[in-house]
Amino acid sequence: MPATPRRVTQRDIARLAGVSQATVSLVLNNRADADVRIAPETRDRVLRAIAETGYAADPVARRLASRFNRIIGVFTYEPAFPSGSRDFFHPFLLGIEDYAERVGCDLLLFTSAPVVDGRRRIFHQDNRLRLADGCILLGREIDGAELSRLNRDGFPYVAVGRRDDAGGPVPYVGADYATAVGDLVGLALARGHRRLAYLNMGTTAESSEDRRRGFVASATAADSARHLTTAAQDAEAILDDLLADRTTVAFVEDFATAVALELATRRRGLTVPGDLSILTLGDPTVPVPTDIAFTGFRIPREEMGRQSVEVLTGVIDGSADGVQQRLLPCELVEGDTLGSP
Amino acid sequence: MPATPRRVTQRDIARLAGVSQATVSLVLNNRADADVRIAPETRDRVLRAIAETGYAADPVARRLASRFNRIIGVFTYEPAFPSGSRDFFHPFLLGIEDYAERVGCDLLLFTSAPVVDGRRRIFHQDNRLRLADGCILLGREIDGAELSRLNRDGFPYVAVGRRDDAGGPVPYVGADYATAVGDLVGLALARGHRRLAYLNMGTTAESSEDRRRGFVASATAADSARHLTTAAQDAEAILDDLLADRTTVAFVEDFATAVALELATRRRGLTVPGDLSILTLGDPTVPVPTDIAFTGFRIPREEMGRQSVEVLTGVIDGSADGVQQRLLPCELVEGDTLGSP
DNA sequence: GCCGAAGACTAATACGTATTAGCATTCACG
DNA sequence: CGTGAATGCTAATACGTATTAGTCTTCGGC
Repeated sequence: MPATPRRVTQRDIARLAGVSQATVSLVLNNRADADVRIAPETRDRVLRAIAETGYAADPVARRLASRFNRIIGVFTYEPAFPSGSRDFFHPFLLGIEDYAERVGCDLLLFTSAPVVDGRRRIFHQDNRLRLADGCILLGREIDGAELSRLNRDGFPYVAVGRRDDAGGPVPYVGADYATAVGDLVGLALARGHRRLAYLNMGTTAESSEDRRRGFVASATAADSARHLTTAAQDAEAILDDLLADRTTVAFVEDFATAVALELATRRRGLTVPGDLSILTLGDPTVPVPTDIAFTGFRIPREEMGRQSVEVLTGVIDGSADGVQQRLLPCELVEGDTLGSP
Repeated sequence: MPATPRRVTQRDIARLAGVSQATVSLVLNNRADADVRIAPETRDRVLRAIAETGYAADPVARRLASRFNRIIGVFTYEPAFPSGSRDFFHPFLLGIEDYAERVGCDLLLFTSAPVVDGRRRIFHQDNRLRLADGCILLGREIDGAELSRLNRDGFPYVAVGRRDDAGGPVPYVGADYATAVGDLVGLALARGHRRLAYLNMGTTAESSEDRRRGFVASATAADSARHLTTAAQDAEAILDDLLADRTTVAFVEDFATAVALELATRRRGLTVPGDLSILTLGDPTVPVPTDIAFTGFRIPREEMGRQSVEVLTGVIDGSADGVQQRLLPCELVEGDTLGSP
């Protein structure tokens, strides 16, 4: 058995059909410009030879010669198929795959990117980004320096989730957290709540920032709108604090914290939303077992995935004009955890 | 702003360092063979130029020139991130990603493959398989004709799950269903069961075949070992049949059927495993809500994914000798659904 | 019968890298 | 000081495709 039977090339087809390699290429690409014509019988001969041999163009050579690959890179700062946050990331990938399939692109997962300091790096020794025509960045926190580098290099990319400027505006498809949180605040005010508390996770990611901004912008009307940082605090302590301040509704950034808080409230013989309303600000990022139907909103993750591919293809083929930044609306979810004070 | 600032190439580096393009390539590849030497100072000059410009080799050109890409293709007959069977496929992908990362390979998902007759096709118009060095095939049913074609083309591939020959032996990493089912039969016999029934789904996939084979091989000792095809039958009818035959233990191929059967049994006022033992033969392929801890076995999916990459890389670089076929043992799960008759 | 214009192709080259044969130059040694 | 070997590098070419400039036929029209 020969090690590698050498693949069929255009040259082989050309020889079989008695034409030049260039002709084969022209036939394959269906070129019919004014200055390029192929006689129907010649075309047929070539096509027949192709069918006989089962020839398939080498996508690599094609990419080198022309400009594009029809490969979309997907860079995930965490593993793409994580066990922990898989339920959170999954919808993005689903949307990405869906749209990629629709536009006939393959997806390249940069699993080769090495992990340094607990995080994958886009740029490293043997950078392979250019294998793809462009790249989708997926991840809770994205390194600003790497974004800058992408901008400088002029490499087409799109971030999933809003990002601050990094050596220039960053193309993104994000969720409009500010508006969503603002709407929730409006809802709470309409129900008569006046003492609101915002429980943040203490991270500086843009997604957190946007939520906080939305809260602040809409909550100024309330008698009391407070910020608490909950990271590393236990639910009991948080609850004490809320009750002491006569808070009637808590906006909880971290889903797991919301679950813990609800549990703590019940354990103390109080009810949700009777004694305290609890609102969540997006889907859980790590699996948290709960039967509670929280009032809050849903991040349009699948649609974000889809549109990120759409935006990226636009950037790649240059059909997109200007900086591409989209914020998609979140869907409000009426659960059982918002009552009246 | 220039549309595309033209990427930095080895030629640019060469000019900067005052050497030839070939030298740059040699430095980059750290070549230090007997007949290739670069003076340390030259090497330094080149490396400095590379650092200055932020040069990164174009993987496409590299692939064209040399042999390999460090790209592993993943062909899923269903969408890679399915909503329905995601929980079933996920572990395979997890293992694949894990091992790919370890060996520094990227993963290419062939989302561009068009769906014909409700199933994706590997071979089609604009075949892009060759972008990858080799390919992992994932899917419940894989088209034999396409496997034959892969064999004929000599394209490196591995199937996840055992496959019958297709124009030659098929490299695979599968689960040893026959042994696992055989062990379950042994367990049932040891507990005193003598009237066993095997409920199959009516599919012809190899994975189903193997399970049946395992049952038949080990169940011949029993007084009564029957086969029933359950596809399109409701659980009530199946239960009637089992009870009429005084069956004491049912081996159920399809997880959902097992759940339905258990429910039907309880509804009739009988108990599992008191009146009927129910054994499952692998993890659910579609999400089925149930709290029952079935006795059965677990498919080593993550490990199958990992080893499929391992096998594939061996096939690609030629270090694997002979046909690569592996069957991994399944882990028996002692649940609550096997009793004594 | 000559000219211009289609028409149907091919030769040549580019894409960016890897590899190999081979060319200078220096060096060791008898 | 002449010879062979070692050293350090470059020229040339291959990889398979896409594109463009250009060549060689026809053929219509006058």
